[in-house]
Amino acid sequence: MLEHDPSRPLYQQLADTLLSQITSGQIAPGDELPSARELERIHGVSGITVRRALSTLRSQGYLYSVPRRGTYAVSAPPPPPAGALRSFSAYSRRRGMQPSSIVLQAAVIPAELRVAERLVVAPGDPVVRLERVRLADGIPFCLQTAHLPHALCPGILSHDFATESLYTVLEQDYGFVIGRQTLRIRANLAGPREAALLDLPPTSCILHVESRNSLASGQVFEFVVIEYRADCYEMTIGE
Amino acid sequence: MLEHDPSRPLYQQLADTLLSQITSGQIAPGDELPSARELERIHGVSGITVRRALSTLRSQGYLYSVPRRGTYAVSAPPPPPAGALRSFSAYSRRRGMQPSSIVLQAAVIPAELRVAERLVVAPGDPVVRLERVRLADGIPFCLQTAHLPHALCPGILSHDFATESLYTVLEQDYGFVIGRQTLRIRANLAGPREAALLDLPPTSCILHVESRNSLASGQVFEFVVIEYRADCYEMTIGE
DNA sequence: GAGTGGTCTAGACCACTGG
DNA sequence: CAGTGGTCTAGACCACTCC
Repeated sequence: MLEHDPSRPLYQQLADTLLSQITSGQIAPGDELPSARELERIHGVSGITVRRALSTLRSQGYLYSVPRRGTYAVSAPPPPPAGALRSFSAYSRRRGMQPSSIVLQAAVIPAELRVAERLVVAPGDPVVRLERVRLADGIPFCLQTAHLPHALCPGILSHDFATESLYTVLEQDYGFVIGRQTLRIRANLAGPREAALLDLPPTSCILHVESRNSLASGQVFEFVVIEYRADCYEMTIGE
Repeated sequence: MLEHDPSRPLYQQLADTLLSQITSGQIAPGDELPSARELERIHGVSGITVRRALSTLRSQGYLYSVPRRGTYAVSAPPPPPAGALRSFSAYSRRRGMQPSSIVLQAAVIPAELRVAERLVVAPGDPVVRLERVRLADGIPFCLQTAHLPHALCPGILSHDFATESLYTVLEQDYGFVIGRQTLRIRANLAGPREAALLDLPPTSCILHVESRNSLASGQVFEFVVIEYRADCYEMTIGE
């Protein structure tokens, strides 16, 4: 029976409960879950709440449902979301290079329209803007601009992101559990600012990536734009 | 007022209606939508149906909601999701463009080393190589080179891929069930051959995508290289 | 105080599966 | 025929914004 903790929606609490039963092995891979009506009874919530929790876990790949048959835990839970974008630090270390950063801006500013839309906050809401040139073995590699709702990570700018990893801080200090990301990818010619910051000759190519990143709960926590030097980066997705 | 067409759920019909209002400009970018309760009244459906439709469009990036304020159309709607895995034909039709193709090569050839590795066949094994310029409304859009193990699709070259969709043939005639894909993405400057085929000026950018595609069973069935004109393509991953 | 999005309840019908 | 997932309704409360 779930307590009604007003701080978090019931359907999220139920999704968490079910997910922990799956990851702990209490519900084994391939197992059939209790029916929706049983879950209502077991947890003392209404049908729509159960369905919303199941729908969340389905969209994250932990469950699948067969109409008129039942709902099952998948046999192979999905891998954690893709690598290269997650942590630049981890990416470069895996290639045997030393990561470093130059912080161009680290500030709390009012959200401009485009950012507010992507972060699902109101325009003008306080947003952390963190703009960094990322280097590998001292060579400029990409220009990365992250935006996070300040309400989700108050006081985060007390960290020094020239040396610390944003994701490490978010996971360790703020308890974030990273979920899905949605990418938009383009190829651009480098503008003068990017060319200067990335130490590129004119008419160079840039791999332009925008990513909207969500927590496991579905809450959008970051909108980040990355401009990669095309001559030293290749993105891998899937695997 | 929506008819109750039993063939499709109400919330999908409502989402379609709203989406068409957005893409047609009837609801302009940045506009506020009618409130949830108004939408109930306008379309004669219940609140949960409205919310489900809005939730769908939100997760696809067409809308965002600010609690206690309202729901708004985003200022720049996202391109339709497109991964290389999806058929080019489907991609362009969804954008309201007429797809066509110029076949540069359609042949069974011995696998060269790089292709053999990706397809998990022995070098020299017979491989279908299908190289096409894909056009949307007559404008060159990308240069696509697909490789498939000939053993998986014997006789496939009897189809005319200037007009037919490779994926439609694979699914309908060979019973393929498409599974995962692994992508590698780069930004390149166009070489002289690509520039000529894609009708590009010199020093243009190319979005270079390699995709290794598997059946639901895990069997690798295709290795495809696509060179996109950067000025008319943007890739979306994740949804 | 009227209106908003977000959450939640208690119930209902449908088309279908499986014993 | 009992049970399932999928869909849908009519209503409710909350915390908050805008006027």
